[in-house]
Formats: sequence, structure tokens, C-alpha cells
Amino acid sequence: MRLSHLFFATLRDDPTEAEMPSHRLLLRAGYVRQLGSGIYSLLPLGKKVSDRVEQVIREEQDRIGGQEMEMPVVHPADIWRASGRYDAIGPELGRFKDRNGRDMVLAMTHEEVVGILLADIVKSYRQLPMQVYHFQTKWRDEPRARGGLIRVREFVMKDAYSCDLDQAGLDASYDAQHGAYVRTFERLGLDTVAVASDVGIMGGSQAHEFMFLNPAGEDVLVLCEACGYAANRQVAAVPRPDPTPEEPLPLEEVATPGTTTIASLAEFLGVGPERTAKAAFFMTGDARLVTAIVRGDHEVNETKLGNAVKAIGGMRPATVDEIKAAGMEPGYGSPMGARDTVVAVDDLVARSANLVAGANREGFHYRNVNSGRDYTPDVTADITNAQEGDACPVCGKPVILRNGIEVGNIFKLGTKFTDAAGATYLGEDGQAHPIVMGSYGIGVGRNVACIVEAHHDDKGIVWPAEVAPYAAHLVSIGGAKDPRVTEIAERLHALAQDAGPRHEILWDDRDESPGVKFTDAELLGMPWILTVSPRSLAAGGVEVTERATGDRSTRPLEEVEALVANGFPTGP
RNA sequence: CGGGGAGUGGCGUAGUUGGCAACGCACGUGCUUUGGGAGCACGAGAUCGUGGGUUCGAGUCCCACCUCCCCGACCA
Repeated sequence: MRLSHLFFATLRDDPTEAEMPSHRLLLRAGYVRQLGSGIYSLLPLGKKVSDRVEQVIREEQDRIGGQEMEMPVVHPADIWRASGRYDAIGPELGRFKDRNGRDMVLAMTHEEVVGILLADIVKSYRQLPMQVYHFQTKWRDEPRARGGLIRVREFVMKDAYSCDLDQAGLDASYDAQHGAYVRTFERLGLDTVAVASDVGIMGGSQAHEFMFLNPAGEDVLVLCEACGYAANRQVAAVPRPDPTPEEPLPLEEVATPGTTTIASLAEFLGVGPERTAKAAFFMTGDARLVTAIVRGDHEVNETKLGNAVKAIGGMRPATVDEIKAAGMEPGYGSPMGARDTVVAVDDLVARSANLVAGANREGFHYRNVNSGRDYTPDVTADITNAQEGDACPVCGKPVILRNGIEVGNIFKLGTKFTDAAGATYLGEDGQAHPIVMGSYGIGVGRNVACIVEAHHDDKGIVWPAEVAPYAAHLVSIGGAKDPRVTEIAERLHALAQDAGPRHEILWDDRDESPGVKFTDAELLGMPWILTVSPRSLAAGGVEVTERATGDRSTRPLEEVEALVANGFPTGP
């Protein structure tokens, strides 16, 4: 490809809206352009990288027997009603009417369609197990897009669906996908860790997220370096030892003016935060006020809390008015004397005696509050976040906390969607059985962004060879002075073209100064930079520079021709 | 949706007490230049996010709205 004809433009200045390196570099180097919040065009370079990433995913899916297909972006709303998700999912599901006034949906995932296809096509146990996948555009009207390609509203996802006879079959498919994901991310140059995760809107019994460790990650991971335990903090259950036992003491009201935070309360009373209980208030999607009680030295984990109280339609922080309507005082709140609220108590609080808790009266707290005696929990469960240094639930060593970006996930779905679609098979026993499904997603664009996060330096992108849009970047200098330069560049360019798509190189044939060309070559990030100039010819050939290391050497023309035709060495 | 910030040629910005919209880069033409973001000359390009209002006069002041970014509640 000749750079003079490439539909792209590099930017000298950083766009102000781009904060993450991947966002900044993909914009500056001309891989993507933004159309709206969370909506991006892939320019030719970006499309090439995306295709290369897809190809890696495709090869690993095919390796475990996945069959590529393609399902529609637009679905009749009825199939989402049948699965219950039309109502269960909020505004992130895109909805519209067609010209006949029928409700339609922009797909955010494809379990419903797979279920319907299974009901149509699979009749016998002989047709299973089976896996299908596709690369398809998803629309998810996220509350907030961020980080360029990291979190967008429209994106291409590889979603795969395993279809098995029974739970044991699902377990095997799940393990196969797990292995495929490990190989996929390794080939993409992404260090990932698979963490146990919440099942969320998918339902089902087990799920893992593949996390790329990055400080800008939106998820917090609980990791044990000693034994390899890894879980999303949303679900990480770390054991908390029993507090020292004490006899319950009589309740005692104390004036604590101006102590609306645990820090100020603990300081005022001269006790540690672990001697206090704090209340947090949430309103569920099904309009229940939840009062969550955790110890002052912990924080509420909304995922655990939502699961514990079986919140339908999610949860949001409650408003001051909602809290007061239940008879509680924000800042001095506790379940004592409260009405019309679901009281969820952390099991550590339930085991801790004589805590300080709010008196539901401004400026007052109670000492010696005991769960069960002074108020009655509706639910007692682990509803707090794991913290750095907590004991690993497997080996007991201290855990560490890290941020991660979810680059893929795997879910054991079960029969939720096949039940909704009536997808059954006739078993050897002559009876109808529901098909057991799993679902497996990888966001292509997010992976592109994460690869840049992992592979860049202060000059630009450094693509791993596996996903680079071109095998090499050819810089020709001084063609006007020495006709051999253009001649050789033409020859290398043609040679690469004939060698096939994976060997294609990008030739900067523009009439630009050497500085501009070198700078752009480093910004664009092809793994190899070839320089042909009167100087390189005088030195005996073509200069070959490895982008990642900066190692450069001048090689005889024949040697460079062989590299271009047969492939460059892959990294160390 | 809550909090914070920003909208001025393609990109990055300046714009004073309200008084001719400016600068760098990029872009076009010509000449020079060619191993690390070249030089000179000429040139094109903006209804200053939108709609109201105040005023002789609004990029600037007031009101409303829209969009985008960042931090929180959701997910690949």
C-alpha cells in the first residue's frame, strides 16, 4: 500500500478528548475517528488491525470446532419478550418500531436467536454437541462511553454459543472455550488473567472474565499471587475472622454532633472504624428500599448486595427523601426504628458485638448496637468488598487488588434461552430434553485498544506482528536525488504485494521530509521499518529497523527482498 | 442520572472594560530544500455548538437547550 493513497491522516497534536494512550495513539496515527459518544469509524488502518484480531479469534474458535455463521443485528422484540429480557434490561437495549409499528430491538447479544435456531434445526441428540459463533455489531446504549475504543456503544463482538446435551457437556465446552481464550489472548499479545465473575443479566451458573491488567481498568480484581486465586471484586468472597467475643452491653445513646462520616465519628468517639456500623441505602429496580449495614472499615459491594436481596432491575443509591420516608436519618442512619425497608446485614457485622450505629436522629448515635437484638436483619450475607491484604479464600495468604479491563468472558448459561425458545432434542431414551447452552464473548475493538495499551512507547504504537496492519513500513528518502531509491522501493513494494496479504507492506512514497516520514513510521507502529536512501545504498543496501527495540542494521538488498517475500523474524 | 470540565477554520489554542475574529500546525500554488516533524512568498478555509434575550454593537453579558470529555452507578 502506498501511503500517498491511504485514507488517513496523522495528527501532530494530541486531541484534547483523548486521555488513555490507546485512544490518543489510535486517533493520532489515523486508525479511527469518532462520530459520536461511543461511536467510531475504523479507517483503513484500523479496519486492517481489527481484521487481524478477528482472524486470530476465528482460528482459535475454529480449532475447538466452532462454526462461523452470521445472525442479524435487528431482532423482532417478541423474541426478547419470550426470554424475559425485553423488560428485564433497561435503556441500554436499543428499541424502535418498524414501518408497521412492530417493536424491534437492536441486538446487544444473540442468545435468543441461537435458541430459536436450535429449536428449528436440532431434533436429535446425534446433532449435539455443537458450537457456533459470529462477528457481529452490537448496540448497547451504555450510560457512559469512555476511553476511546475501550468502552463504546456500538462495537463488533465475537459471540460464540455452545450447545450441549447436558451439564457435563457444557462443562467440557466451557473448558474448551477457556483454552481457546488463553491461546487467543496470548497470540494477541495481551497478558490476561481469568477471574471468576458475576453472571449478571445472562443468568446461569458460572462465569469467568478474561481481564487485561491495566491501571485504567474499570474492574477491580482480587488476586492471590501465592496460589493463583483470581476473582472479580464483585464476587470475591474473602473470609473474615471472627471478632473477639464480648458480652452484649446495654444500648446507650450518645451525642455525636457533625459526625456524618465514619472517619469523623470514629475520631469523635475515639474508637476504631471497625467498632462502628455504617448504613448505605439503595432503591431496587422493583422499588424496594434496601438498608445495607456493613462495618465502618468496609465498603458495600453492590453486586453482592443486589444478589443477596434478589434485586430485580438493578439498584441505585436511594435519595434523601426515600431514606427519610422509611424513618431513617441520612448520616445518622441505622435500621433501628426503620420501617418499609429490606435490612441486609453483612455477616461480619452480625458477628461483631457492641458497635456504634446511627440513632436516626441528627447528631446522635447509639453505642453497643447488636444485630438481632436491636434490629432484625431480613438478609445476612457477605455484602462487602474484599480489601487489599484480606486472606485468600483458598490458601489464606494476603490477596492483592488490581485493575483490569474485561477483554472476554465465558458464561455457563444453562437452559434459560433454550427453554424460552422451546429448543429440545430427543435423547437416546426417546424423551425430549432441553439443550444446554454456554455463551462466550470477545469485544474486537476493545482488544485492539488493549493491544495498544500493552504495546506502545512515547513515539507511538508498536504492533505485535500477529496483528500489525502491514508487515513492514518502507521509508524511501532522496528518490529525487538517486533514481535507484525509487526503483528499489517499487521493487520491494511489488514483491510484498505478490507474496500475499500477510506480507503486504506500507510504502511511504510521499514527498515529505525524512523527519516526517520517520516520525509517522514510528507513530503508525509496524513491527519493521525499512529505509532505502542514497545513504543506505552507499552503506550496502537497505536499513532494517525493529520498531520494538530500535535495533537497526543495513542489510544487502537480496536479504531484504527475502524478508519481504518470506516474512520477517517474529519477536523474541 | 449525580458531580466536574469544555465547545472559536481539519488539529491545538488566543481572544483584554462588549468595538474589524487572531496565532501555530495542517491544507493549495510557486521556488528552494531532502537521514529526524524544512525555508521563503502568495493563497484558500469560521454564519465563534444551537435558539432566544440585553445592547448602537455580543466570541465576550443573561436564559434555555444540544453535544463532547472526565469521575461515579453498568458491561465485551
